[in-house]
Parts: sequence; C-alpha cells; structure tokens
Amino acid sequence: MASDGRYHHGDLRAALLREAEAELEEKGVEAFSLRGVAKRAGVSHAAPAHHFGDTAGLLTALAAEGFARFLAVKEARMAQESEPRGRFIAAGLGYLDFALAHPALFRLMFASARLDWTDPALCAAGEAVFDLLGANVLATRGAAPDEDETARLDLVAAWAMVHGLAELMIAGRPAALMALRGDEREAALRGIIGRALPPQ
Amino acid sequence: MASDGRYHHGDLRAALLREAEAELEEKGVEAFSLRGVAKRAGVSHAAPAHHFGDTAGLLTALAAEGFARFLAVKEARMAQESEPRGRFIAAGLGYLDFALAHPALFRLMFASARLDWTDPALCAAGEAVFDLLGANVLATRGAAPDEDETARLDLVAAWAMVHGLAELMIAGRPAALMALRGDEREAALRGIIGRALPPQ
DNA sequence: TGTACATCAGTGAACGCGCGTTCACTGATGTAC
DNA sequence: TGTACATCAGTGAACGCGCGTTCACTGATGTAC
Repeated sequence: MASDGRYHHGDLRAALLREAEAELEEKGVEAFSLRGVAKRAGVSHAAPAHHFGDTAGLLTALAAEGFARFLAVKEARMAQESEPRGRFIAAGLGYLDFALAHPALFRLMFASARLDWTDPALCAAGEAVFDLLGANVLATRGAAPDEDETARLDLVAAWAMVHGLAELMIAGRPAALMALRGDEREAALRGIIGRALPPQ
Repeated sequence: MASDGRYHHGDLRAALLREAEAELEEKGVEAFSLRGVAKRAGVSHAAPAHHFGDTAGLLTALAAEGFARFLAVKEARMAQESEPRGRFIAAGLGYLDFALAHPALFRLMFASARLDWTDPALCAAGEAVFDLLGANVLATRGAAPDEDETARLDLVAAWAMVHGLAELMIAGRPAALMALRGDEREAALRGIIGRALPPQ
C-alpha cells in the first residue's frame, strides 16, 4: 500500500528515482541499498524490481537522468554568454555547480563500477555531455578540424582541469579555495578555468 | 592458526595491509570487507581487530601507506630531471603512474568517506604530498612568494589538471587518449600537463 | 640454566543485522463485448 | 451501461548470505628471578 493509502502508487518510477538520489547523497554509493530506497518511497521492498530489475538498473537510470540534468545546468550557464571563451568558462562553472550540488550523483556518473554502460539511455546521455565539451573547446579555437592534434590535447586538458577541480572540491580541497564564498570563489574559478584555454 | 602452520603469524600487520590492497583493487571500496581481507591472509576473521580496530582503521592505515608510496613514485620520476619545468611534468607523470597502477587505492586516498582524517599518520602523509605539489609549482615560477595570487591559482590549476586526468583515465576516458600506448601516450601526457604551466 | 607467570596474538563459535531475491498473493486498472 | 476477464503493480513472508562485532578460549612469546 502506498503511503497515502492507495494501492497503486501512480508514478512509482519517478518517485523511486527521486528517493534513490536522496539515498545516494545521504549514504554514499558504498551504502546505497534498494531496500532503503523502497522504504523512503513508502513502498514494499520488492516493488522496485517491477520498474528497474535490480540495483544496477536503478543506479543506471539515475545516472542517465543525471547526465541530462548535468547538460541542462551547463547549457543554462552558457546561455548567458555569447563569446566562445565566455561560453567555455560558463560551461566549466556549470560543471562545478552540478558536481558540488550533487556530489554523490556526480561520482556515480563518473567513477562508479555499479553502472551498466551497455544501457543505451545511459550511453546516449553520457555522449551528449562529451559532445558539448568537444564543441566548446573547438569553438574557442575557431572551428579547428578534428584531426588537429593541438586541438585534441586542448580538449583533454580543459576537460581534465575542470573535472579535477570538481573532484578536489567535492573532497573539500584545496582548503584555500574552499574557504572563498560567492563572488570571490567564482572569480578564482574563472581564473583557473581560463588557464585551460590558449592565451587570448 | 596461520596458513603455514604457525599459531603466531610473525608480521600479520604488514600481511593484512598487503591483502587489504589486493582486496581493494579486486572488489572496489564498495565491496571491501574485513572478513575478506582476513581470509586472504589465511587468518581468522577476528584477527584484524588486534591490529587495526575496525574497517576504517585498516583503510586509514592503508591510505597513509599509499600516500607515502605515491610520494616516492613522484620523487623517483622527478629525480631524472633537473629543470623546474621538467621536474613539474615528471611529478605529474608520476601522479598518473600511481593512479593507473593502483586505481582503487588512489580513489580511496582522494575520494572515500571511509577514511579517518583525524588520524595523525594519514594527515601527515597526505600533507607531505600536497607540500611537494606546492613546492613544484612555485619552483617553475622562480620562488614566487606565497601571497602571490597568480601563483596560488597556478597551483590549483596544475593540481586539478593532473588530478582530473588521473580520474578520467581510471574511468577509461577519453577513449582517444587511452588508445595510445607507451611513448605515444607519454608524449601526449607531457603535452597536456605542460598546459598547466605558464608559457615558457 | 630453569621455572613461573604475565602479556600478547590469534581462534572459532555465536549473535544480530540488513541485504538482494523469490514467490504466491491480491488489489487496481483497463479493455472487449 | 454493465459485466467478465486479462494484465499490471505492489504486498509481505520467507530464504540464504556475508557482514561486523563480541567473547571466552588457548597457544606462543618474553621477562623476572
């Protein structure tokens, strides 16, 4: 019986995804459990199987949804800028916004062995993110062709820089950067992310 | 009874650390268990408690040892170079060597909630690593003072770049980079790490 | 050199717990006629 | 409009498992005299 007294939940699938994220952020991937998610959703612990099969299925669906939201956050930030360089930095700031707002989900997406990468939805969602990244870097260079080795290394360097910043900040490092708030922090981040681009 | 027939093990503490690392790399932090480690060491499952207290204690000791080895790998690479820039890049290559050789240990050290950071040994080992990093970056700038804001951002940028590269490569990304082998890969990595430094 | 004794390191049985999975079930929903 | 029936979604009891922790124990080691 659903918590509101109805037998059928209505939209249990969406509710499970919502509660799975809460469980993930609260307990970490290490302690994530299907039973915990069912309990949060006020549903019997066997119910999730109808929608996601098993734990990997639920986490995979959650990660796919996470990539879509990740992309949306980056695009929202980018929409406020028009120049390639500004858009690139905005995308990086969006990357960090998302990682810091949803650290456990971020790590699930990028560093978990519990995802099923053969899942087409997850694959597609992930690739959309990587495509945007590449497009941004190429835009800052003025449409350099794919086979341009320098542009390829630029791309990797830029991605690594922003990704590493996200990982370190989730871990509370470096302390000096984490001590900054609001505008001061954003200014520092802009300065750091800008270093991933060729000089203007 | 130890596996060789003796009742006392001799150096169970070291053996447990060794087997803990094997367990960690094989199962991942998520599935790491004290009983699994004891079994690998051929010892009863209550034995580890005598040396490490609980799981967190064992993982914390393992991470502290990991930081020491991490530092050693970086220093070994750096010893082959004399110029600040070359030494910086060597340190970055050592960072990646270690991360790719011991991915699960690396993630335990930098991204696990299961460590006890109040442990003095772990704290000291971690700080030694961060100190080396800072010294390297400052050296490439010719002993810039600590309060130099630009040098501080350089430091964060360089660390984030190398750290992000390590995280991404552990996850098998980017595919184009992971497809390179040996010298080709090292050349690409040198090119990427060099971007974290101010132009020569 | 030998004995007595304290301390230490590891044993193995027992405990309670939360987990994922299975399964027969039942209430709700939707469709065919 | 009403009835019959198939399908779907969620239940709850049961299972076996591996986990961390506890505890009385015992074999090994080292030290005092």
